[in-house]
Amino acid sequence: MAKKLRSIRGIHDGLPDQVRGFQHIEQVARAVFERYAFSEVRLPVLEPTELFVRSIGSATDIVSKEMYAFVDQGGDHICLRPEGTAGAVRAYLQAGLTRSGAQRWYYMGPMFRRERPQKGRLRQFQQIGLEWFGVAGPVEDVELLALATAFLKALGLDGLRLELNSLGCEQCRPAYRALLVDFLKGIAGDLCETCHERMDKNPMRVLDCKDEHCQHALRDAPEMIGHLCAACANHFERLRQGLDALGLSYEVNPRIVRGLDYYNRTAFEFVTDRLGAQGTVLAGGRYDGLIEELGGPATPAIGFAAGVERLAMLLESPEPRRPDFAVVSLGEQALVWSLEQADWLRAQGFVVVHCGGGGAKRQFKLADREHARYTLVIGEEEMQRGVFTLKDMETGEQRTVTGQELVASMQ
RNA sequence: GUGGAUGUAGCUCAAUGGUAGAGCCCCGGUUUGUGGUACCGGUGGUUGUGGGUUCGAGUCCCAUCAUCCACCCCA
Repeated sequence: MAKKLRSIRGIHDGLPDQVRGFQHIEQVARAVFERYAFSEVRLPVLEPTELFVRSIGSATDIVSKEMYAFVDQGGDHICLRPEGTAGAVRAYLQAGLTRSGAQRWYYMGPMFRRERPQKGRLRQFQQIGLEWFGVAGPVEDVELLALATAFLKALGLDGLRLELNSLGCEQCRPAYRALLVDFLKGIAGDLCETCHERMDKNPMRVLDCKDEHCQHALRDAPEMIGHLCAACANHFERLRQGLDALGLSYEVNPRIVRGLDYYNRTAFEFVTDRLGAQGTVLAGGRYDGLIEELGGPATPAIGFAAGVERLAMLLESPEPRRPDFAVVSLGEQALVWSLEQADWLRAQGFVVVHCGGGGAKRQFKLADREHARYTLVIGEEEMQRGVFTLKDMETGEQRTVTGQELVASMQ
């Protein structure tokens, strides 16, 4: 390369070793989600900018400074999606499904946020998301958490902590918020600079501050949990009963706050302490107001998103599949026939690499490097007799076989 | 957006301000029908980039870009 061409900052290439891990996660997700009768949807990566302004909230960091938004050649304001829920709701409304009963959707694909990269945080990252439209819970909340748990368990992830909270609703949150702001004003002198900013933008975030002084000052802060309206309190209580009944362990964390404006009531995070500062691996909650907010009828809904790269960091990437056979072709005369034999074996379902002809030593080296289980030597002698020389690469044993014998012995 | 650490061969890393090196990998040979071991040889670098200081800069200074980590925020 004359000049260094690099991918954009925070946007990484998925190379084979890593992608095998992604594929495994996706495969497990599909299997588990389908068992709960969810269906995959494929949604646009490009959406109108306004969609996110109206759903996530214009004051959030995501919308105010992290979106890849631009005006296209036709003058339209479009952006790369920073998350999946808003687009899913848009699609649900656009397809006219509001009177078709509950919809169970999942999707996987890239999201884009222009943040400063760090461990577990990229500018283009992949999410596996799931949305359940038209269900008010709390039964469905329980089922969704059971599904999420089943997914993570199927991946072999243990040691994840489920943290649960209720964010209240339109009825009870405003009063609580006012109460909290009053409290915060009283202790403002003890709060850090960023907390002062949070007091205006999103006061509930103050509760989540990592600063020790702030946490000390906040020890008597009012919590949403203690100020839920009767309906929200009942919802939360029945959710907890359901989780207990299914034996799903969790801890109530009154400080977890979902970052996006549209969440209400149930909020949850599956977190690990193995990923540094970005320990949230799967998170979501209820967003009963969003569909109406985007122009549809009042429709309750709940969903979550999981970070694929974060999950992958917690798992071993699977080993590549070893070729069953490496074909070593000796002599110009046998080359074409050896290629035909390689294809014939592939048609039988075997993984076959052809070593390209040329020197025997070179080809055996390739076969070794590919970690092929067997090498098939195909030279002029074999071609005339219609057989292969089969070499076991571990024992070094060699014998002559016909194609039929070979296929039979591999069953 | 803020702060810290780090940028030398494809990879992992050396080089008191004085000729840019090693190991691994890759290619070839010792063996023109036999790999993993061994030996021999070879390819490969404007030291991230651009300035500055100096007789002389991989080394010191400034800027910039990128990576990593943390803040912020979030999956």
